Amino acid sequence: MFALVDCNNFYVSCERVFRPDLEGKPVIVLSNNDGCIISRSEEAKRLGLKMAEPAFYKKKFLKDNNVHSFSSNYTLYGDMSQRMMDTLRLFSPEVEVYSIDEAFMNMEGIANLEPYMIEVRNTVFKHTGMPVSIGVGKTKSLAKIANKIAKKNFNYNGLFIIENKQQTDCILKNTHVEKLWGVGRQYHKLLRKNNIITAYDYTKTNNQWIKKNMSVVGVKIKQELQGISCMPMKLITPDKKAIATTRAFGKKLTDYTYIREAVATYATRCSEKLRRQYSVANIVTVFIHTDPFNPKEKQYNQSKTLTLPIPTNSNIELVHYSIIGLDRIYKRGYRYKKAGVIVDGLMPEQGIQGNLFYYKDIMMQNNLAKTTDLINRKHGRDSVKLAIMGNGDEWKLKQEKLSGRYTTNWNEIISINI
DNA sequence: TCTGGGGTCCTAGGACCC
DNA sequence: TCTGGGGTCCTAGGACCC
Repeated sequence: MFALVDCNNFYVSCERVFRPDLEGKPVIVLSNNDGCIISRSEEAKRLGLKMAEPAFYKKKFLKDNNVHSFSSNYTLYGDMSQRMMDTLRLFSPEVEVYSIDEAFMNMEGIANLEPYMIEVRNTVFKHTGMPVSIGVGKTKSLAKIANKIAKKNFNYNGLFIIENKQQTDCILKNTHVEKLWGVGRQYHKLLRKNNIITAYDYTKTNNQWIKKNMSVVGVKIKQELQGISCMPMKLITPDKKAIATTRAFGKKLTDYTYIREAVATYATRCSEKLRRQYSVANIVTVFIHTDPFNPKEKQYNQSKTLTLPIPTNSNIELVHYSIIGLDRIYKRGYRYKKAGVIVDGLMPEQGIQGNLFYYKDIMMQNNLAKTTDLINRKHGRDSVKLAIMGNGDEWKLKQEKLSGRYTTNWNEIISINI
């Protein structure tokens, strides 16, 4: 049996741990730049606030209904996530961290699942203050469905176990295909057109048809729904194959200098992420674009991909080539809204193939980057950085409602007045 | 004024090999 | 009149996930 443990309204729940006064009140968390609503408390959902809705559409509504909003605080959420996952590992030797707020657990060998899972739920709450829902089933896909049932029906107390075949069929008949894990908008459209409405209908659909229209992924989904497990636990997190740092600016930019600052900063972040997993990149892509939501404005959207002479994770190299890319695509006269740097062709840093005609001293650059990493870890991000990154005053994210990094920064640790 | 960010997997088709 | 067979590797694009 597989269990899927999923934190309810994860970002909002993280914020509430440190703001217990907000319990029972409508709370939302906003995307970067305080743009869209990306997490909602139950109370906020009941008010009719939608996922991914732009917050500025609802400014007055939020105020009138006393909705408390936060900027997203990924430092806090990442740390809370880790605490949750550490707790889950006390209950099963096989835990797969599926996303920041979700994990699969292999429950093989547990005789009495119900009391055991209740204990999991209670312990996570005791250790972290986070409420979770748990779904259990014979396969990951069934555990996913069970989890949704647990979450939707409050009288189940956050736990639902799909026990047998008969119960499975009944649930599949009451589950619409678009709710299935692996069925998105396009597949939903296709299935509806072919009169496949419920998950049960889907399990009765011909394998050849599924394979032809939805690839082997679709066939696997069908088998999983029938209780045949074909998505094994992924116990080690594989190295990333691509890494991106892309952001909308706090305000629109026209000036090349500021865009260059942002691109240099994003390239630096990519190099930091590369070094964290001991990888080097072979290819770097830079893109910039104007505001696609404003049709009245002149639009421009361009990217440039460069192959590096030698795979690297040096900030100096990546910034250098990112800016070469930027220079090829930047055009004056547009109001830019967003830029990004993507590194690709990743490989382990031990395995770099040298280049006879490339003269720069790679070792020296690597040592330099590792040293600045140490300094920055100790004294804070960007204590030592390249001057070309600027200070970000013109383009930094809008984060007007940012909470503290309560669990990762001594200066922001919570204080209690008695 | 204001609309997120970061990934994975699969397939078809082209280029190439012997 | 007639022109093989069997592969691999890479990439772009489309689907999906949170």
